[in-house]
Amino acid sequence: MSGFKRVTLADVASRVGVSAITISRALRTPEKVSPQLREEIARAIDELGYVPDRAARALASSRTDVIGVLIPSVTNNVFSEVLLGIYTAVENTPFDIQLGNTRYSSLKEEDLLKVFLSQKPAGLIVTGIDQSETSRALLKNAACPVVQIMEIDEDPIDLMIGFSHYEGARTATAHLIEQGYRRPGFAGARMDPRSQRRFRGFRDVATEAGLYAEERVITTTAASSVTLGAQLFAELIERAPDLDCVFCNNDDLALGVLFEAQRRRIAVPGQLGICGFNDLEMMAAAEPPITSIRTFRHDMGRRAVELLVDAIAQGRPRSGAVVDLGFELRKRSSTRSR
Amino acid sequence: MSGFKRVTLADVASRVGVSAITISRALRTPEKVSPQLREEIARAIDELGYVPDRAARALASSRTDVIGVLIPSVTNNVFSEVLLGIYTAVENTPFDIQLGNTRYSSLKEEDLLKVFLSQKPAGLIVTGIDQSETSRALLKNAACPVVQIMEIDEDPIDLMIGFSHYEGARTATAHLIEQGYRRPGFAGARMDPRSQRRFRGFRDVATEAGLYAEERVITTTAASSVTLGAQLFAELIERAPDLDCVFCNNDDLALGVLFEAQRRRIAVPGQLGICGFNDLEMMAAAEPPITSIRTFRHDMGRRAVELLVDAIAQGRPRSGAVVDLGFELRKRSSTRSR
DNA sequence: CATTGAAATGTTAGCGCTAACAAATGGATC
DNA sequence: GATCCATTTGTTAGCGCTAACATTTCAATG
Repeated sequence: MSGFKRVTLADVASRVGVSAITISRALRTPEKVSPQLREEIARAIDELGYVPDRAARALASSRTDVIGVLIPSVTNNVFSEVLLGIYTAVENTPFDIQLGNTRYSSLKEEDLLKVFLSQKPAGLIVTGIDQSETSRALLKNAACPVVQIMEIDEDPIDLMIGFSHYEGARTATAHLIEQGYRRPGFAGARMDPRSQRRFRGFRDVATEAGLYAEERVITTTAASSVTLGAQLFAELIERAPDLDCVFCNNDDLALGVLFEAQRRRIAVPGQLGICGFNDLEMMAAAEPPITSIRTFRHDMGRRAVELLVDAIAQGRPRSGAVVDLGFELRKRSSTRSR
Repeated sequence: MSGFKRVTLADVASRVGVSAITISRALRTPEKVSPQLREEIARAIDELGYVPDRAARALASSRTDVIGVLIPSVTNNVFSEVLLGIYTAVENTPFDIQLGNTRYSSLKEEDLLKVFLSQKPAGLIVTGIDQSETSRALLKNAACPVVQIMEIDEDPIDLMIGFSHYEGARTATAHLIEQGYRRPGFAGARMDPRSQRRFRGFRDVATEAGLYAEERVITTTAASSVTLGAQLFAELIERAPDLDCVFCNNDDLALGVLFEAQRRRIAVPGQLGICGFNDLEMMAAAEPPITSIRTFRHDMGRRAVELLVDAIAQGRPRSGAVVDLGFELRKRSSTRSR
């Protein structure tokens, strides 16, 4: 039952009584086909149930309608929301998404990039600004537009959309200090480059205020989780019992810190202030609700695709456009309000 | 700089001094090429940096190395963990994943299926057992193996791997009743077919124990979230103040219930027992840790791919194999232990 | 009414690979 | 050493589409 003969362009063409290329044009550049023919072709395509063969198209035109996306993790909520934005935006375009999971490894990223590039993608979305030299060169020379997402700096490969993790962390830390906390701590997991920039934001503001202390910093390369947040806080509070607030690398950790504080009967926000990063949905629902730095992940995915689609349409590679989506401090009850 | 001439099979062939088909064979069926030649070819491929052109391969062989995956949501943790399993398993195979997001719509599923099928995938992974008649027919006639994941029943389209949501819910509800709770409630969001089967498991066990009451059931079609869990519980407890435990459709809701209970100074597990479903990582870290039904999502993704790859290798379609991964009740402090 | 040129449609070739069949090679066997 | 057969390698054609160039059509113009 599976042997339905494929309906080809030629089938549609002979049905309409024109040549195959005309059908091809009606599909790709309809303005070059007369309106009445266009309509007739549309009808024939419908009746025959013709679906273009992407492989043949790709081979003939040496282009594809694939947008390659490289993200470090599929399970991290942050990236899955970006991904949702990407899928949403792609929905009404002819493009398809090809996802690659780099697992936070720039070697794996390089490999995936080579595979992706060999498929001649229409565009590429890559995460962050810390590509290896090789990857960067590959991307610079890519025959398609490239968007870097999640971060911004002054040296985009091509397009860029994101926000400053450093400034986000500065804002969070400044908030803690403004609220009267004087012995700020930092908890960080999966210290990838973005996390490290957040740490630097924390460190710089704390240092400027004369409140930085290394014993109040705990980090690990392990993957972030709520459980890990609880563990890190347990270690941190043993080591630095005078700690009066924690800025967490991300919301999972922050939630873990909250739970561990509750277990230890440490009052939040009275004895301990907690601030997360990303403002996942659950932060507002927690008890107490947790202060966090909101980032615009869905928008980032959506607009990354829009940037790409525009660039592809205009055939204008290497534009250097940088979009700063910013962030927002969401003050909630896990930090004191003076 | 982007105009590197593509390295083709022919280039490798002339370098080695054989014909193109031999290189092709060395790549796809190495056992049919003599060992020394194989080695020589491998070296040449390496030196020239040859990467096969998938489009050309697909066109010539009318097959692809793409495994299509249809899931209802990319942001739901449950599916993203399945996805991770899938990506992990696919890593050391020649296959690629093409992801489709059905957004819980069987119409969208049908559309995606048609698109996927027209690309002649090597295999398909679809979520659940509630495909539309059309989709089911398409899948039955598909020229490739198909795995249904997340659920099990006696009528697989081809392969199937999952567990019984109904039985999971029964186990959870029985646990609540065993622990002495007598006025069990149910909170459910996004009442998709799987959620409905969970509800039925709850209802049946509660009814059998003579403890079912409709006013203690609250459901919504809205997407599940922690915030929603808190809201649903708030409504539920107003409506049925005598409620003494809640079985939640999933862990997001359960966490929301816990937070809302804390806000209302309702003691967990003393005054209120809470049980979730899926056992996301955070359940064990919560304060108190939340009882849940553990499901094996990563394994499910991984083994779904393995089933598929085996079926593809054996060219044996429609096997009817059903794998029950089961589930496990994780008793924690959010439910009384007698 | 011949000329022009833009718009609409067609012809030819080939993208890079593999299916299907063909041929060569090299032992084992009588 | 002729015969057979399995193993290894090659030849030819074509998958379905589009690039590049060619041709036709037809309205506008002097």
